[in-house]
Amino acid sequence: MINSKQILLDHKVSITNPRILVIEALLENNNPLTVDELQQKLKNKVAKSTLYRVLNDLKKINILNEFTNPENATVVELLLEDDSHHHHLFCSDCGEIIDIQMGDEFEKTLSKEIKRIEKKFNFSIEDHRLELFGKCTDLCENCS
Amino acid sequence: MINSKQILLDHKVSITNPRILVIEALLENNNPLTVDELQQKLKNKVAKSTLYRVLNDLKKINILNEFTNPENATVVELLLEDDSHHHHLFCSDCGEIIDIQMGDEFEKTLSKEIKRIEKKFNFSIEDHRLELFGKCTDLCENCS
DNA sequence: GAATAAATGAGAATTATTCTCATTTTTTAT
DNA sequence: ATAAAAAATGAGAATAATTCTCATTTATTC
Repeated sequence: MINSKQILLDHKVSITNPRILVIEALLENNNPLTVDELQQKLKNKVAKSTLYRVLNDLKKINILNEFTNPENATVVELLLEDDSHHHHLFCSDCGEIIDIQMGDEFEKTLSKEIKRIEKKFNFSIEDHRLELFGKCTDLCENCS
Repeated sequence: MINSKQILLDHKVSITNPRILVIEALLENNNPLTVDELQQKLKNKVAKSTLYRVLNDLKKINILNEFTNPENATVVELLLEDDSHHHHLFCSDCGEIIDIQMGDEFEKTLSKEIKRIEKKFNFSIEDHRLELFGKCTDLCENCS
């Protein structure tokens, strides 16, 4: 089990309660959370201003991935060393966001395309993101 | 040349000056614009509240694509019938956003992967988005 | 062209995020 | 372990992006 204090130690940032609480709230979820959901989970335990500050701290040490859901709300997830490259699947019914891995063939074909795009636009491409949008057809409490 | 009035007529929404101005500002650019950039282009000609309202109107009739850039600022672009499926390339130096087409092989491989993901997560996937991040190595005024 | 319906402009309200600063907690050096 | 120094926190003010309100203007309908 991953230790939140160790994560902070490893990145040479001081170990404080709000940081531990935020990291633990994020570790509890396998999938990304909106800032709002994260706030709920931490209700009363971490001040709003501190939450945003801690999220910025985690971004600075490169262990936080931040993006937006289709409603443009900010979403965050921890990126730990052992996490491998992944993408996201969004349900427009219940708002759930799921981490997905694409197969090797896909990533290989994408790499080839990226090389073509780099030449065509005279760009140096450093990263990419794939987002899939749909509806989960499971019986989840939000999806009737 | 595409006519902004015709676009509004085709979608059965009333033809007003602000709508025409917004559509024309968007048509002038081949690439997406942040709301801020769009506001600049329309300076004084359309009220801020109206600009947002018009953007929402265009979203309702499905001719506006809205997403965020890596700084989480809202970006918009017109999606006309003859536009084909495309993705986006972001420059982290100058902030430019470029529309890109991926090759058939890529889209085919992606379709296969999507089918696999749909089964695995019991999802029905309706859309996808690919974003590439990098730096343009051209001599542009913003990129030193 | 008059009556009706819809859209606009200006600014107030709301929401998400950042900032300020006095206080508390953590770290460092002893 | 303790005192001094440095860093982080909480509460709420400030800011920025977006939506809302409502009186006025513009477009559509008949």
